[in-house]
Amino acid sequence: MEQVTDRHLAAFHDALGAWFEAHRRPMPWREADETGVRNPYRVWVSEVMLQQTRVDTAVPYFERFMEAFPTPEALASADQDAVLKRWEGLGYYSRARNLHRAAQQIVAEHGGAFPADEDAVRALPGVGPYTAAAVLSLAFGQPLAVLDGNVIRVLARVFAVEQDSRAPVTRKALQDLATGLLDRERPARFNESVMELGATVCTPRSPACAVCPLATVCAARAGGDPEAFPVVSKRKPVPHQTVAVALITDGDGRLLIQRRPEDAMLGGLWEFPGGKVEPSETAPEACAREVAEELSLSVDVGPEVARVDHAYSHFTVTLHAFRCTLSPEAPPAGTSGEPVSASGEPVQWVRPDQLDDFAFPRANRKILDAIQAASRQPSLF
DNA sequence: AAAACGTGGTC
DNA sequence: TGACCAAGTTT
Repeated sequence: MEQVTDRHLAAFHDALGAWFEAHRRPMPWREADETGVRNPYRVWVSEVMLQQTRVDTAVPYFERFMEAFPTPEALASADQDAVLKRWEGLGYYSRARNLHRAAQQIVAEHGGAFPADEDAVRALPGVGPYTAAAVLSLAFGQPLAVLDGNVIRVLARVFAVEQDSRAPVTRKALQDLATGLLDRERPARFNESVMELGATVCTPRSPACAVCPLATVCAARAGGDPEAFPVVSKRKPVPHQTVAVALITDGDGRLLIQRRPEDAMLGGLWEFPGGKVEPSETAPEACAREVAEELSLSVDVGPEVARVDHAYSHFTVTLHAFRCTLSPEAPPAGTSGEPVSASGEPVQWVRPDQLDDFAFPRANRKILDAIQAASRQPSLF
């Protein structure tokens, strides 16, 4: 790895800074007030949304979120269901749950004002080293260098970092590099300019080196193969799972949904009952078994009305969705015939027109879309 | 340290 | 199309 030189400092502060001022993309959270100050709450919400998420994806979510929860107080006093509904489709839902809890912490411990102290910011749930540095530099002008995927890529290329960029020891070296390069007079411009360069010029594939303000100091470009950096270790192959889903209707055409535990994947979202198909059973068998185990409910499993493939971050699934009706026979011994969640989570019968009021995982939305597309009858149930 | 944690865009 | 990856954090 090369060392930081005055040429590097000049390139990152002057050439890159000038480039950024000419190419800075407007974003809603970048707007400042009359005194040129950004709202820390808005910056914070945007940074959490931007974790592992592209700007274009985050923008509409940000607008809708700020409309519903314009202040920490508004977010703190909202129901978690309302917060998750605004987050529906954005993924990594612990971000929304943590944001909600953090807002309550800001109200309880900081009088509703986003703290400007690094330790206090880091104490907020869902705020790690990146987000703390981002909010404190962008909204408060504090001299902290951010290290995100963009910065890693830019620095790994400029300094030809051969080590695995995902290894903690490499991350620390890159963080030190970023801190050493930081323009302490203009930390906000520095951080945003490196990230903006990484997002629009120094891209993972086909970087636009011809227009890059750092090209003159870039070791990877000098080496002829900038795409060789950053060096990343291979990830594990993802397993596949088969899941049976029960679309249970009652006599009034309502559907049964249940809320997922907060500490689980997709925690706090609503879904149709179901579960994993074991190797020893068929999908319809698994459907009936899961409903009996989870809800103490006896159902007749009807036709498969949708089949959905979905990719999560660490596994893939095929969902088999079956139309189910309550069994006319007597309910299982010791049960009332009303659904009761074995895990203690809320369960609810809902009319089809009420489904949009609940936050569902994408895979469950795909099931609904498949049914409606196939039947052309939204009132199928 | 390594795995868990969503979704959509891209080639 | 499957694999990679995106303004990361938590356990």
